[in-house]
Amino acid sequence: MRVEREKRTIIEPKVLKGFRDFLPSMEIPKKAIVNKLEEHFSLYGFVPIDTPVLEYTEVLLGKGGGETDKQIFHFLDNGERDVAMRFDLTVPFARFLALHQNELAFPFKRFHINKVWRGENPQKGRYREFTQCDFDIVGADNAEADYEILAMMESSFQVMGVTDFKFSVAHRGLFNAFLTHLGVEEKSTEILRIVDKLKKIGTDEVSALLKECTGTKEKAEDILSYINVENPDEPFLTTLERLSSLAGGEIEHTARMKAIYGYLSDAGIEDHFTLDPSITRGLDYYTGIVYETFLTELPHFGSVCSGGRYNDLASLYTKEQLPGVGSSIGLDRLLAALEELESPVIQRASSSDLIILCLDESLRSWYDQLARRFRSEGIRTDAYLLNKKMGAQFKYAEANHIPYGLSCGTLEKSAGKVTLKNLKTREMHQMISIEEAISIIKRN
RNA sequence: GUGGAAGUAGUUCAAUGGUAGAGCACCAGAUUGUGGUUCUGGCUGUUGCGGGUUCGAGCCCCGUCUUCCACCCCA
Repeated sequence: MRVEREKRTIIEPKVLKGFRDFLPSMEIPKKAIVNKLEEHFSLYGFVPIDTPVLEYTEVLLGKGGGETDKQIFHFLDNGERDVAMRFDLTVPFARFLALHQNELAFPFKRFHINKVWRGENPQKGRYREFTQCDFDIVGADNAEADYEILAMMESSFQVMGVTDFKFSVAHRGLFNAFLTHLGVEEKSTEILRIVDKLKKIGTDEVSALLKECTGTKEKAEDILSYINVENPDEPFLTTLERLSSLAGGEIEHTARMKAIYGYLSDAGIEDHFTLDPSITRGLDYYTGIVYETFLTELPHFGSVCSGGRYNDLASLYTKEQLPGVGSSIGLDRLLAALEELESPVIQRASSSDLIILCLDESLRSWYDQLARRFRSEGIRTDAYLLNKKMGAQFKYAEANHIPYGLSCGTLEKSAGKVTLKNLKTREMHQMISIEEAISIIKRN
């Protein structure tokens, strides 16, 4: 038997580049965050949907192709169909809308939390397989819908326990109006990409690239003056007025942004939002407001939550016009950032709230009854399964970050009491009632 | 996909081309109706993988994989 085992070839237990295993220390906080977000989205009346991992390649790539840009995983399936793995949740959602619009009530508000795949070169916070948390509103092209998405972004970060973040907001439509006013609208895609690099390569580099792109120094400077906020503390509405006049007194988009900002102010959350005209978003389907989210202490990680308004995304698949606005949280990037920040969101992850220690093997049945009682109170309770020394049991509890231990023997059983120990402070609550123990655990 | 840097025990790091080591962690034992100290013993490595040069390679050379960084793009 043993000889046979040693002879057998061992397959190297490797995983693909950019793909990862999740150990409990990461999967527990990830699951906890997902659960909180799902509950939170539901509070706003959003409903969950799901779509297939695989789609026809033509469905995901749209008309323009651009396969190399999207770095999509695609292949022929066993029936020779040209298939691809979804690289985001928005494009499959557009397909979903076109297919099911008769079965949906609009405005349709959905959320979708699942994995997506991109064949990019991985880096820290950038993976080939990662989870997106999308939430979108379709069928409402107004400031109220735009605001609701922004408000949900803000409250979602609060719910996740993330504190140091900033939302950078801009308006693609307003920027396009400005470019038209300048007479360079045919170069807009290229200009957007250059502008997007401002924070990374600096003003001088961007200026040089813009000059090259537009052909004149004046236009490059005009664009720079539009995107470059000299005064970072300039009030939102002042910046907006400035952009509006630069765009030739544009009215429609300015009014929309004003209305959105009004709602943010009324809700008292406007401080989290900055009007940053250098935010453009590379994706060309955006038509209105766009936004990115940066963690104050780790701006180089990139955006952890981005999105915007797209008023004709579904037009690839249907003649019906379905205006949408939405946002997507990059959960894996966010978790990587929180890990680097040694955030309590990750470090506090525990497998359970209470462990029932085994002092006396003959009391197993009673331990089980205690466990059932605590579980019925919604307390995650782990009954230690082995008959080991206390030291080993405490080590197990510590490794799993379990805050409380119940250490009970025949004394407690005959008295109808329990002894609860705070495993961190090592404080003992001896001979207390089960109800007292429950309230102590719940208080924490 | 292109360019650059790095890969040694679970982890942090050593080792002039000459027997691969240390701390922490881990496991076992002693003591204990209760683990942070102490003591004793122990384990962990095909030096990422595959070739080459050499009497001899963790070290030099080539390839490959992975990670990290930049480009690109983005969550």
